Amino acid sequence: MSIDVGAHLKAVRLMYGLSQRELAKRAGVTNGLISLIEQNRVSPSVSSLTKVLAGVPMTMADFFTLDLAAKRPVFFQRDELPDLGANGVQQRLVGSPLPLRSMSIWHETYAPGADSAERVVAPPGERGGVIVRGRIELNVGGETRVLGAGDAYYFRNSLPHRLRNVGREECEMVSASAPPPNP
Amino acid sequence: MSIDVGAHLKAVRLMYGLSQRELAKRAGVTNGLISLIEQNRVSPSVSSLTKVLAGVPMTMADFFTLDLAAKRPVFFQRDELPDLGANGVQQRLVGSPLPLRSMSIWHETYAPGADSAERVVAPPGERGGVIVRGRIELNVGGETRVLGAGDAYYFRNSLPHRLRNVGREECEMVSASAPPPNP
DNA sequence: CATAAGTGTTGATTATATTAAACAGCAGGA
DNA sequence: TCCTGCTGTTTAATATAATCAACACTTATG
Repeated sequence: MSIDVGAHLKAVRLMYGLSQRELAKRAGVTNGLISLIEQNRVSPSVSSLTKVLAGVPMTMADFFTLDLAAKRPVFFQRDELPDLGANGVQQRLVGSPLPLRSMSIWHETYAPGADSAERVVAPPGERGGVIVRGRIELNVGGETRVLGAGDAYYFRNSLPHRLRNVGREECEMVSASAPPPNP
Repeated sequence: MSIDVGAHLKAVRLMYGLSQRELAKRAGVTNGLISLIEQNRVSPSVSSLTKVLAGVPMTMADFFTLDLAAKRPVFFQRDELPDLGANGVQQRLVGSPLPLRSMSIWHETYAPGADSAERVVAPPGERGGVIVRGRIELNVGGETRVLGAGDAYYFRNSLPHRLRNVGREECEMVSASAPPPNP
């Protein structure tokens, strides 16, 4: 039995917080093609899928090795969590990156000086979290606060927001994001 | 810089001693298509290439990881082994760093307090090893044991697992992991 | 309410993969 | 020599992938 190329591509794309048009632009294909592939209405050529994956980026080998159909485990240990962060932000996704999850939970670690400004995963929805260790500066919709261990936040993802570790120590937090109540 | 699909297909086909027509018949495609693919005059669709490979048989994942199977050395000196470890774990891979290999063998050294860092996407398969020196705490699927020199372990890679050196001395082990046996 | 920018989807057109069938070549045998 | 059966290749017809441009929808802004 062959893998579900469409579901895989969608999962991979959402893992990286990309829209169809963003990915299409990076990959040098049209957004319509990505839509059709994700719906399994076409079977892309190897060259096309290679181009598309290069926009993520991901190799064909990794793409076909990913096993999304595997039974989802219940318990997750720290080092099994995939790190999707960048720029000094370690951003570990709790659980497998299936698109059908009702929410995403993250275990994040911000190095001193780390800044989320560039790479915020911002699909429409809401987002909240609790600071576990260290301090972090959070700006939401123009309002800025510095939060410490035990503090928390919750806001709509559509608001412009930015997380910065302005201290000298790492900041660790657990956050979650969910799509709007009625999909 | 994608892999050479045509050359790969031809190599795989000849490895199994199949003619283009034999493979085509098994795969349910025409011999002409295989000829064109092998000459890189077309870029097959994912569905077509999947069908073709099913005639070998071979999975897409294996096909696209076949890349570095070129000239593989036989002997390795200690300092040649690439260290892929982190967090106090020295994890030296025996042999070339990528498939197509039937298994991976590791020479690992856990510093006191070291904690294993599993790969993000753990391929399905099995894993085992033998402790050579020191002691290590192994947790597999919620069950924890402390293993010493001469002890060993073996488990399915899909189970959550974690290795920690909870002692005061280094722990050295040799381990191996392999994909599930082909049907 | 109107506008703009964002999302994913879709129909018609164009480009390309795939088929079906014929081709040229090579080997061994009557 | 002409078979018979195999190899891989090629051409024209057809099926399908990929594009382009528009659509409907949501969210934010004036």
